[in-house]
Amino acid sequence: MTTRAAPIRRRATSYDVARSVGVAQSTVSRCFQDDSNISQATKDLVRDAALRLGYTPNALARSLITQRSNMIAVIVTRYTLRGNPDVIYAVGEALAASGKQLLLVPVEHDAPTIADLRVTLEYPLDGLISCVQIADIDLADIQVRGIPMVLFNRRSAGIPVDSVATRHFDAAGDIASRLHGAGHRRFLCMTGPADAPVSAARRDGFLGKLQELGVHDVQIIETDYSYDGGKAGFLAGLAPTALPDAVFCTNDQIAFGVMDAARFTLGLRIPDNVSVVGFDDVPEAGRPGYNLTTMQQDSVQMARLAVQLLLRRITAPEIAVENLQIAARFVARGSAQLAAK
Amino acid sequence: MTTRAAPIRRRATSYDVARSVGVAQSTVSRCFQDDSNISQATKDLVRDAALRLGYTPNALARSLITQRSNMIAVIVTRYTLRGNPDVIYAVGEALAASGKQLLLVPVEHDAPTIADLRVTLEYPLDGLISCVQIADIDLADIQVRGIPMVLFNRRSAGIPVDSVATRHFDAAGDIASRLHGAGHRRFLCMTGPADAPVSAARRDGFLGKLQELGVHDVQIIETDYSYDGGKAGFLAGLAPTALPDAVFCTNDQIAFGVMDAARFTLGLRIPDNVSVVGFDDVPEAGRPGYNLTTMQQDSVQMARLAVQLLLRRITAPEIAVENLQIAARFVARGSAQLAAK
DNA sequence: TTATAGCCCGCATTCGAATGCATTAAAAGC
DNA sequence: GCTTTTAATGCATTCGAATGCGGGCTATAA
Repeated sequence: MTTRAAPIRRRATSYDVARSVGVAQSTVSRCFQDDSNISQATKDLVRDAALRLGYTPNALARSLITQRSNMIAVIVTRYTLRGNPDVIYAVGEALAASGKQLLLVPVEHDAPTIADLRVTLEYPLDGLISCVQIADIDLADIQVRGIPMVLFNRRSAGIPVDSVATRHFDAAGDIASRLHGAGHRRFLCMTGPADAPVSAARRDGFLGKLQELGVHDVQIIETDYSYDGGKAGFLAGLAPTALPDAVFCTNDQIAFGVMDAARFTLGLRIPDNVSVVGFDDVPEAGRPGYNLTTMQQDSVQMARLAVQLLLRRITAPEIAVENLQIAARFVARGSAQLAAK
Repeated sequence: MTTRAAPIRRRATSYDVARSVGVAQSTVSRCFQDDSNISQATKDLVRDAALRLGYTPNALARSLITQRSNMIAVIVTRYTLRGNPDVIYAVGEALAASGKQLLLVPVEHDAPTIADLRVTLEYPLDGLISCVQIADIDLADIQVRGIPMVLFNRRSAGIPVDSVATRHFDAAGDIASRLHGAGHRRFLCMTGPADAPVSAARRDGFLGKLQELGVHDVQIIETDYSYDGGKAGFLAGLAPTALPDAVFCTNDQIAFGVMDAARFTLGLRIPDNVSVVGFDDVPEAGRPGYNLTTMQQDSVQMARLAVQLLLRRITAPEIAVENLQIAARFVARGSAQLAAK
């Protein structure tokens, strides 16, 4: 006896089901809704037939009439996925719990134009979460379309949009204070691309606090926010005359690159010869190989909050805009000298 | 002068545009298709009006009539995202290049039931890529619905489905040969969960080859496919009497955990006291902190192939099923003694 | 001038499900 | 037993765009 693949059948519609049990299409429709007036008897009958015919309501047709697609677009870059894979998972989980689908929109750079999103915006989205920077003019465009939106880890100065973000500026300032307090005076700041707002906020917070403390000449090296970038940038850009006391990296990946360059290429010891501090507290940071002193941002929690904000705005479009600011937590490990010298 | 938010307007439809220029709705529709017979004059007129009214074709309505949603579901677990974030990005990129949207479906375990996918399957998907295991009966169900499908890094024994997968079995056997050839005799195999088919294939390939070579008693420790799992599993499960010569881990994350446990907790030296080999060649493997000897699977390339297979099947449903087997490449680094003793 | 072809465009229908309103049947009230 | 209320179902329309077919208009040929 050979098993033969079942033939592909045309997808059954509510009409097919209706015909097969001798009721109206509207009756079938009502059997798949929770609150409708349907006798248990016909409900059983219809659902039974539906099962037999392999009928499933067509989400697209439903969306068309209900004006609700149940789709949430999430805009990310390659680095969002690499740096915070758990964020995407957490967002997906939270959305699924509310019956929403996650439309993942990968964009090349952390500042897409509206053209990059054109195809996606042709769908009547229920909402949108952006993990990348969007220009104010495009934010306005999206808002005019009536699409509820939440910004993740960034906010807009000009346009009122809900957002959830770490207190990058304050947290980076805190790092500056601690390093300065420990006696460090020659600083190096390793940043991501200048147009990446998260990195920029962290850099500005760090430099701002140092200014306050009277330190004005801080070397800055711009990288691409990656391990390789951090490593190469550190080796190439390092002023050969004077090694810095302390290096602040705007994310952990850069810090790992710097640490490996310092230890394995230059033969330095950390934190004896140089202190390194990162930002994010990704899992690797806590492992013995790096043992990185860093700032912890609870991105999974932030992801849940973002979804929560979005769902709230979908159901209540008129409520006041909220810009949640999440404090980061300093995690002292072994990569930086922090006791006063 | 205060800037005031533009009011939310109802989304313009093709009828709105038609009315505003005095043509029929069908004409508007044709102006947004490539091959239709429309004079350049009216096309310009209509597109101009569309721009003015903020009209965009409604992808949902279009899908309903064209029977093509342009949506591809990609099913992943938390570990897919963590271990291969670039895969998802590459898939998204390849799909976007073909005008498809990526519907990300996160599932809890690497063996979801059809019920976990119910909501997603209500959409008339153009196709589906599964990075998780799906039971044959459910695969059949999906095929009956006529949804083109590709399995990523796994295949089905019973159901003919396109797939792209690493030659896990052969590659793991290769590792076994090399370790055995170098004189190792006491082996430990650290695996992921038993129901994760990728891990199982790698384990079986490893054990199978050792059997051939006359090694029958290989210790096996099952973990959850993570760094922490590898570390804890190694420390807890290790036979206290005899340290293994060589440890094969079914992925790099486990290997990192094992290495850190061995070096930092047990004070062992790698590869002098014990050899460790991983699988995947994630970026961290090549960094000096681990310098892990491993098997490289080019998952980005595989992702592109998966999309290619899927698109091909969408346009030509009748062609023969293809099970692409991608050879892995052995990457000798410093975590394993490989010269014959 | 008339026949003929070709190009544009409009009309009407279609995709599949949801829903207001009308209708029928059953239950309750007197 | 007849009216009134209530519950269950059907009818018809709607969401927004795509498309086959037919008609009108222009251009070319006879």
